[in-house]
Amino acid sequence: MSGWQPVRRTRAFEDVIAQIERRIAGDGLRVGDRLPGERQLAEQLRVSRSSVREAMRVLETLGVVSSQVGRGPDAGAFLISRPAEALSDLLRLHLGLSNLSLEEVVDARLMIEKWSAAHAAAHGADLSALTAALERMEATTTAEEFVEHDTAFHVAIAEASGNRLTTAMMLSLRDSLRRYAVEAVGRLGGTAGLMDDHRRIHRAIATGDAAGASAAVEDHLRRAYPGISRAPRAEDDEGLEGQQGRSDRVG
Amino acid sequence: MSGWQPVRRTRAFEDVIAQIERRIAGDGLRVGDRLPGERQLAEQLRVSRSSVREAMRVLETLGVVSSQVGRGPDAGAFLISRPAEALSDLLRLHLGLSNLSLEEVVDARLMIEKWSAAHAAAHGADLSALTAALERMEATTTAEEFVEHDTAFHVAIAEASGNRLTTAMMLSLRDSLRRYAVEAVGRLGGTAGLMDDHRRIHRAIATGDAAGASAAVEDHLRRAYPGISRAPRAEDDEGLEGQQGRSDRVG
DNA sequence: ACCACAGTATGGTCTGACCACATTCCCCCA
DNA sequence: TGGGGGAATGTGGTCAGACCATACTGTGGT
Repeated sequence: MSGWQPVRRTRAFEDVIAQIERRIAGDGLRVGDRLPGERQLAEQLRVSRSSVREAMRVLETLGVVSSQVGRGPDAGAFLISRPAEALSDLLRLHLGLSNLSLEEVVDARLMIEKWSAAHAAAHGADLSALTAALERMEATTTAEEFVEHDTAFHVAIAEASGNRLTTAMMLSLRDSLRRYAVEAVGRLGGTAGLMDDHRRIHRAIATGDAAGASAAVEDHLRRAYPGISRAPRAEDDEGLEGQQGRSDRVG
Repeated sequence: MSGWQPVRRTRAFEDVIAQIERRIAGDGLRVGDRLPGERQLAEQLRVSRSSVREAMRVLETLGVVSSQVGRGPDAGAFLISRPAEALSDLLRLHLGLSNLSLEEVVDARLMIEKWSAAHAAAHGADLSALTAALERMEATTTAEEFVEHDTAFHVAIAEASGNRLTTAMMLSLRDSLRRYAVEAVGRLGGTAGLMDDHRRIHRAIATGDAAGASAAVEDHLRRAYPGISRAPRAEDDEGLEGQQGRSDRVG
């Protein structure tokens, strides 16, 4: 793994990607539009179908293309926009490689969820989805069920922030941590405390209290994932910041 | 037997990815380790080399594998960890598709850079890279050159925050906005104001003033990208109440 | 020692074939 | 006339095999 030279000549499939990208920018292709078939694309770009297919795999991985087999208006490759799925795959693999620690992921999620809650509170967006998720959450009995609606609650907050990019990031981060979420409910011995947290978050957002919403989300996540991260907090912290080391990481 | 479900039977290359992923998790493969050759992998997994190659393209796109041609210790496919490149590709394409607005990207970047600066200030990390970038920036003459060292400055902040995930996000966001950065320098008619911003950021981080660093970054980015986003109106949108308040206003 | 060249393993590319699937077409029968 | 059902078609998915470009490795000659 010593120094790789920057002399990499472009591979055929990279050329295909660049051409398609150019077409998106130039011809104004939009989500839902259809791309030429693999064989046709290969002929147009003077490459083999294999190279076209490799390019399609890349674009599919990046969440901008989806392919359907068969025939008819629904078959073929279409432009889509699914950044969240792509991000999830990315995070999952890098977590598996242990190149990103759980702490880093949880920290990033804390950052995004606090930001989302603050913005949601400030925008005064529609909170019906938020309220609905809260009510459903109260009616659950199993941890899995609770986590499901808990996710819906947090997703609703992210969407209320009005930023699709941070929403996608949040979705994928949460997805990466799902297996730890159920575990957290078990560790806490119940959902009572978490429900209180959620009501507090909801109240803060509903009243437009950005700082309160942000703080409530932080408290909530720190309850669910104890032992994470030292925040740059200032005086609003009692100083019991003595992060007693990483807690267990059940698998 | 009839367990095969609904619409999508797994494709061969997806199987290959899953196998490799399992190998990473199970056999404890690490960054720098080498994967079997494409032909060997194809034989092991009973699929064609094409399918293996499509899987490699996906893993390459996600920034976890890198392939080198030729022969010897440096040839073949290796596990790497380059989440930032993958994120950049992802953002670039989605921006091109107009499914993410410039405002959303700038907002996300604002969130991350403020967070990074606050954490860098709180951690008291090594600031030599930061200082060096600042000095080099002062010596530049062209906009392009300035932007280059400006990037180094902000990257140094992100790395000082100690979180590789947020650093990768910041890198890719910045990468997506590079073309707007040079333009911004021209619009401002010079780099004097930006330099002041940088010095203020540097000072805040060096003195451990998390709130000040966060505020300084916000002022800086709002100067560079005017007309973006309404912030949540709260004196505390990062959960950090100013240790010494937001001292100086922009000067 | 050194250099030149053949050997070889690697990814990159291409060709052409066949399969699975889903729609569309069209003929035959009721 | 209407409907049913099989054939035709077009799509991605997969495969096998070949060849190329590259870059190390080994060998032999100087």
